[in-house]
Amino acid sequence: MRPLFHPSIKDVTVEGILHALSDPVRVAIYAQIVASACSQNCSNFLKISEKDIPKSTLSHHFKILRDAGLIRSERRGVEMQNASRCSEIDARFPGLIAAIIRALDVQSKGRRRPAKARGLPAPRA
Amino acid sequence: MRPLFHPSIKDVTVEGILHALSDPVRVAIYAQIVASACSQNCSNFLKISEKDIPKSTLSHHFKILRDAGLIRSERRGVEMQNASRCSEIDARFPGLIAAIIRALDVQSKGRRRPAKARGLPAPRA
DNA sequence: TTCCTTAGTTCCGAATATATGAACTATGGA
DNA sequence: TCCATAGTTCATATATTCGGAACTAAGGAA
Repeated sequence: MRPLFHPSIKDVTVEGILHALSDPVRVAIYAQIVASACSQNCSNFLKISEKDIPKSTLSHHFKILRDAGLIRSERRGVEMQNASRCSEIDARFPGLIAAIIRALDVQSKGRRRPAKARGLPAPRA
Repeated sequence: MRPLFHPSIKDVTVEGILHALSDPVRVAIYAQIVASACSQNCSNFLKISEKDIPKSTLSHHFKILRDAGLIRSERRGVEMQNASRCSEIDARFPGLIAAIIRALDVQSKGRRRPAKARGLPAPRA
């Protein structure tokens, strides 16, 4: 199995990031990875949407997030550990990820009860 | 010809915005509309990319920007005037559009000489 | 070792989305 | 009325995405 590709941060594009996050399932996965302190394996997300996501589709979503430079995946034993590349992205495009996560939060609050804090890291500054 | 559809601001989604702006041509069009004080007609953008964009494709891109809630288009005589819905979007998702435009600016500066001002109209406000 | 289980990836065909030439519509002007 | 201009719509070729089936890689048990 060929090793996983991770783009250099300088090759990361805004369009690529926006494309990766323009899918509801992927943006939900990404938001959860960003929000959690520790790495997440892929199978944690089989039930992130209404209906179960087939694992081939999930694998495809993770590949797109990886190729966009949003996450870093490495095998840890039999699982894959997925961590966000937030700080790298933020160094290159300051505030971009935070603004998107905040917008998602606004959107989900509009749909549900107005949970005040949901375990998200505070926006820098 | 059926009248153009513009979503209510409350129906605008983050995913829709990100999808609309995940295409290099569309995001370039949108950035230019945001940057300009006055409305822009569609044909201004026939040459926004390396090669000329067919007008049916351009029409399609404008439709996607419209459907995402990013722009408002209205016929003025024989042309279409396209204006950004920036302030509405910003009221709903504060800072989102600004962060994306800033990221694009960082990206384009990285690709070219670091000219401080590049003839773009100053951001409003 | 060999076999089993778990976690993901890859392959490939089906479903969906995008791009574009051609035809059409709407408006303004000669 | 006829023409030119600016966009839209239609039809279809191309490209992406989805998802089942087969495959790969690692760990554990015996």
